[in-house]
Amino acid sequence: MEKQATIKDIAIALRLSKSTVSRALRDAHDIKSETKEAVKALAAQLDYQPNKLALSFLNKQTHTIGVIIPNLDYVLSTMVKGIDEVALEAGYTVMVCQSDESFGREIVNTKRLLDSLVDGFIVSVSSETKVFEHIKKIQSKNIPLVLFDRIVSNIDCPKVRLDNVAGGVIATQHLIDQGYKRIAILAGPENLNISNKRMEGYLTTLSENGIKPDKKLIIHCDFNQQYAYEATKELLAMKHPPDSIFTISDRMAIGAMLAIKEKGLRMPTDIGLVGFNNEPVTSLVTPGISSVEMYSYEMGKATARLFIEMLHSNEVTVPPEVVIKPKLFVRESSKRLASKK
Amino acid sequence: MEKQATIKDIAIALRLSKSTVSRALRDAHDIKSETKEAVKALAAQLDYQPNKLALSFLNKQTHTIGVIIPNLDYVLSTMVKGIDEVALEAGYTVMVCQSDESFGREIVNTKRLLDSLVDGFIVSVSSETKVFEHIKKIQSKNIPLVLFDRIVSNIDCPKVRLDNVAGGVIATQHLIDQGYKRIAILAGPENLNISNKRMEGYLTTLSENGIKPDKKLIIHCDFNQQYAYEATKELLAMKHPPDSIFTISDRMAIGAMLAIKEKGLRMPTDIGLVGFNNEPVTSLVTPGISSVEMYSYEMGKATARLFIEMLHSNEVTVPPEVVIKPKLFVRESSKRLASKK
DNA sequence: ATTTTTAGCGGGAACGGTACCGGGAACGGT
DNA sequence: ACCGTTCCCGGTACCGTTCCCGCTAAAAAT
Repeated sequence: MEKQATIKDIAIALRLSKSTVSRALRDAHDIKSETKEAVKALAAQLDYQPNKLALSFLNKQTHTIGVIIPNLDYVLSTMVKGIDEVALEAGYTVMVCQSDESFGREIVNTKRLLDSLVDGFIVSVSSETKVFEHIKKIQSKNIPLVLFDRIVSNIDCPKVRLDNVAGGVIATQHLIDQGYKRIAILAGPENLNISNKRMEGYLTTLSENGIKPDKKLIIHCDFNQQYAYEATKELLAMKHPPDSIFTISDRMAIGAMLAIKEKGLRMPTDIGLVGFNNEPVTSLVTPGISSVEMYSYEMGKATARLFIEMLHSNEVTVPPEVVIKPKLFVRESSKRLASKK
Repeated sequence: MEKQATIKDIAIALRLSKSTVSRALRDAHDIKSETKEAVKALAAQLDYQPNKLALSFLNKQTHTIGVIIPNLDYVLSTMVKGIDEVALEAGYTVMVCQSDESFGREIVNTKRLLDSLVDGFIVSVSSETKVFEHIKKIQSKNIPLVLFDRIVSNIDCPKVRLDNVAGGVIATQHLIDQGYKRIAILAGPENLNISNKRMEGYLTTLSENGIKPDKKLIIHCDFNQQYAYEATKELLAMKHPPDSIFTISDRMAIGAMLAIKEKGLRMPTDIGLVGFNNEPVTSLVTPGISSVEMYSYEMGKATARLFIEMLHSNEVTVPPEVVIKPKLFVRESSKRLASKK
């Protein structure tokens, strides 16, 4: 129990060579069944465990996946849970690093994981990230890479993402169907892909319904409850305030809700509200907030599966892109018409 | 970019020996400044990175911390964030494994991390875990171990925990101060330390205030919203129902709240409610739920700091136990008396 | 009876890096 | 002129495992 037994210890004790012991333990060729049994018996007795470090060193693989995420909020925790689940099954352990939405931290994390020699990367970029040299460095070393959720369009690799445009469409169409006409959107930072895609869905849906987008109703703010709260206050103070708001996250929806309540407005009568992510909190607040479900857990699992698949296939194939379809869960914050139940 | 440059490559190119190159790169003694410069220049040019795997293999340390947690809920995510923060600072990377509240998974995770040869463990046990052989195995190999949050009293190692008794006391005392007399408690599984400690605080506070505990008001149920909902329904259906409920988690408080609302009772007038963890959701629901803050982020950081300290000190010291003091945040669900503002 | 095969095992190299020891050269002091 | 020191560098071992090659002896084939 002091020192881990090694293959050498077994070899000496049994007057065999290291090679023979190694073969015996691996059920390899060229080994007499008696010797094999003897070796295995002693190995069990000494509680022999092969030294993973030596193996990793030899094979140049660590059976470890580096996961870089911007934070550990509800959505990403759930995704990590899915990743962890599949990875464990496949014999991999994950190293989770949070960039904390900071570009600098993301780079540090990448470096760290790179020289920890992880077998590959699963990355969701931070909202601050605008250049991608660190990501390209991963690729230039031929290390498998999968992007998920917050993907980057001009990086060529397998990706798992939500159909964010569709998410924007179903949320906006729902508000229109409920009779709302001046629909505002609380979007995220301007360079954030998922935000822009959801907004794209919002814009096209407006157009298709003959509504002309109003720039004053399009607000970019941080992915954050407080900012959303303040942005909503400003929206409601306008001369022609919106009659409904679509926020691209539930945390922002909560912020909007607080501002709406403070103003004394009622949902869904005076104003409609639709959020994104379908976090549990949306069904706990009063009124319940309609929200777009993005199936985080499944997305995490899909990501890990795609990653494992990528590791095991040596052929260079066209990078696939797994797209998850979102679904709207309607609650009181936007259900104005009794017709649609 | 095909192959990582090694120390040998530099040595050959410069007609030096591996040893010399190694010394030059490490600014070691016995090295002429010219050779040092030459080596460093070539190293930079070849983008030389020392092979961490070889180093780990040599030094028998991986600069990796194995973290085992029951899940990734709000509290534990926040703690992990704190751990990650401190670990990164100290040059360590964390491997997070979720046991998913399953004893079996916890054992698998332990094995995995053990033969990944992590430098140490930071563990919070699952609610299912009743025997601790896997934990003791870690100790028998002289691998540093810190327990946090869900600690185990009969394991002798450094621990970081909340003063759970105090948490139970301040919650219960608050309810008594607000004039509640029949106080129920929704506790967790019976073998869960944190649950029992919070209940201990509950019981002693009742006694000190001359209230005799009623067994019917003490409910053990899973750490789960749904169970809490059902347990509360049963409580409210009693002949002498409680006039207030203390739940040992906010998720359970939410479950209780739903049952209370369904019954048509009002908080805080008809019934009082206090939760635990002070999750953001407590201030978002209506009415806001009073809750005991446990400073998860600080707790995570404290845990990691204690762990690092432990790694760096070779002396065998008496295991310290860091105890975090909780604080009650009063909201509408229990603020019955105007006197206390 | 001689050659060829085959089973079973040992010896060494290799992976990338560091530590330790040793040794030559230059230099200083006596 | 001799010895001791210091400066620089090289050689080798080692970490634990696998892999490749080669060896021996017995079994099989000719």
